[in-house]
Amino acid sequence: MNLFAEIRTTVLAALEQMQADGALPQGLSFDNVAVEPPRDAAHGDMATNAAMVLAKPAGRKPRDIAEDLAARLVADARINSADVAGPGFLNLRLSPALWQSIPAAILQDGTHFGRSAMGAGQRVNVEYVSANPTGPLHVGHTRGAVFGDALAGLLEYAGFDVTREYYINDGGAQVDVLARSVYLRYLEAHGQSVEFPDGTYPGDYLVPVGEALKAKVGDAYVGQGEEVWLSDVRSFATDAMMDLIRADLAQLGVKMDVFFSEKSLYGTGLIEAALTELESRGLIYEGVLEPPKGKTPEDWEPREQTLFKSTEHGDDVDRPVKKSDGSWTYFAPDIAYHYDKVKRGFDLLIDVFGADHGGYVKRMKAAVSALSGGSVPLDIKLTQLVKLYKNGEPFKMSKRAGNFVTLRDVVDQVGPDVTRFVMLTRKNDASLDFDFDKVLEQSRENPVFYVQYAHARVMSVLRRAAEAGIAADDTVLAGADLSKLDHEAELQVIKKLSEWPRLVEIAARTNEPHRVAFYLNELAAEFHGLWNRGNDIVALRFLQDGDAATSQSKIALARAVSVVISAGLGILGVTPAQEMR
RNA sequence: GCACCUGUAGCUCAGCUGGAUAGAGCGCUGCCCUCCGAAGGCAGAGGCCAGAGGUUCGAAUCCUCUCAGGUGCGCCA
Repeated sequence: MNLFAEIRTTVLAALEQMQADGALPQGLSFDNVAVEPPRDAAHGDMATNAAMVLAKPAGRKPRDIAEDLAARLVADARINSADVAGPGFLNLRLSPALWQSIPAAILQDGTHFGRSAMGAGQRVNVEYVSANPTGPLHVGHTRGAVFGDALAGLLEYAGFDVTREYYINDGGAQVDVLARSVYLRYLEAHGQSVEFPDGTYPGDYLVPVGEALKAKVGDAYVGQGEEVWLSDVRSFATDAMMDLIRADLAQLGVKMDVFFSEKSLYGTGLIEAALTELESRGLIYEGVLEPPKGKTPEDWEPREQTLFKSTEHGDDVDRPVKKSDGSWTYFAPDIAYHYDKVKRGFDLLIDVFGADHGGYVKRMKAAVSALSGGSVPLDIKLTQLVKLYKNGEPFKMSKRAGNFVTLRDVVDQVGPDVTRFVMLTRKNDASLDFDFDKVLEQSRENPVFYVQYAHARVMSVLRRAAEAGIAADDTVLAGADLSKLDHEAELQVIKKLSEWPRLVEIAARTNEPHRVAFYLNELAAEFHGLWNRGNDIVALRFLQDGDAATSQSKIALARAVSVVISAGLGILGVTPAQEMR
């Protein structure tokens, strides 16, 4: 139940009526007609810009259209008044009865209140994390994981059919490096003293992998050359790393639907097929790239390579798909992978990358645009850097990995719920300060606490209602006499609740789950405000001594707040608190 | 040199396919517990939305340029 959408429908109907009466010309587009909450609550409950956006095409003055429209809208029982203001805004005030129906609707729908049909069952593939299988996840991955997972949850809530996917980069040279590093740990497990040269992974997390390899193959690879062990150790090590990564993700509560292996693309003709597809569109050629200006690599020399004409699809320069020696660049399997996603029939693709992959956005979009003939949109969201602090000082140390802070370092200290919520208190393209102390602070300044506190307060009210013998399950509350909720402070909370379905659609349309986190903070603020008004005005307390009926109507409102908070936290993957301790 | 991101109150940040007098927290000033959890709330002060042009009924939002910070730039992934 999206009240704003309903009123917009009413406004559109009135506009069509005006057309029928000749007050507006035929053939107008109402696409830009919006019904929104006004910036200033003093202006009313909702505002529409209809008169202003239609004035020019209709050839009438905006205020005249607004007056006309107002006269028709007030005939609707749900609309108490419609006032023309400013350049042609129409400010609507809705009947209290309409507002009072909102908590009941929420209690009936539960956390489904706010679900939207806008996705219309379209299939969306959200690819996120996709960290190289060479070590544990670090903080940067953590933000990407949280963001991608919340986005996936948001889109599901908005009616999309979502697939959560992880692309395993197990086909490139970095897994050879991994294999050699594990081999060194394997030798170490056999009592040899080893050194880790530059370009290998010295982190402690490979120690158990080396031991596991020893347990599996004994001393079969000791003293042998790479040709004997590299291939086997590579897959052994990659499997071990993916187990590690899956465990890291599980700690955060992230569960992928699909793990897609880059290696699985090789030798199956998929890469060739993708390139053939591009070639058939005339987008593959042999050529020599210009050196990048201003920062030419030391060893630059012109070389002929097989190139993808990505400039035809919005990129700045064409991109190599084959190296000068004829082998694939990393980009080639990426193209094939996205080709596979297109062929799997997704209506929409979303990639979540770290900020350091910003340079690949245009070429990936170009590839998908070319491969799908422009029919499958690809949105790429970049998550910016996370700066860690502890006691106000930059924090860099890691126990496990040596040179970076891992997901586990973070989750072990603050827990998955706090990690997730805090990572969503910035929009994805702004960098994020994460202070280990502040995120655990129990104060207004900490949005995690503040939202959880509001939820816990509602739970406390329900417990006290039970102690007082007041029936307060959702069915009873939904049937309570909500016309008792007539105080301005109560209506204000209801109005914030009514924005939830609208917010879900905005957040889903823009692929911006952080909006959910900010909304929850605002809703919590409204609720805490009402709660404290109860200090001064006894009639605003949720529990009214000796008056079960009135108590139930008040509790219905509180419960509705907790339902929406639960729904919002559910999207973000955070568990609502039952009590604060 | 080029591309992408960022620039909004003293600080940290929101700001809805462009809408009315640009919002919140912290900090500052003054208030509110005999009362459902004060771990909270109310009120006040505080703005050249980096700068300059442009588009239009209307711009923090769209376009162009400039400045500042970050990230990246063939034969690594």
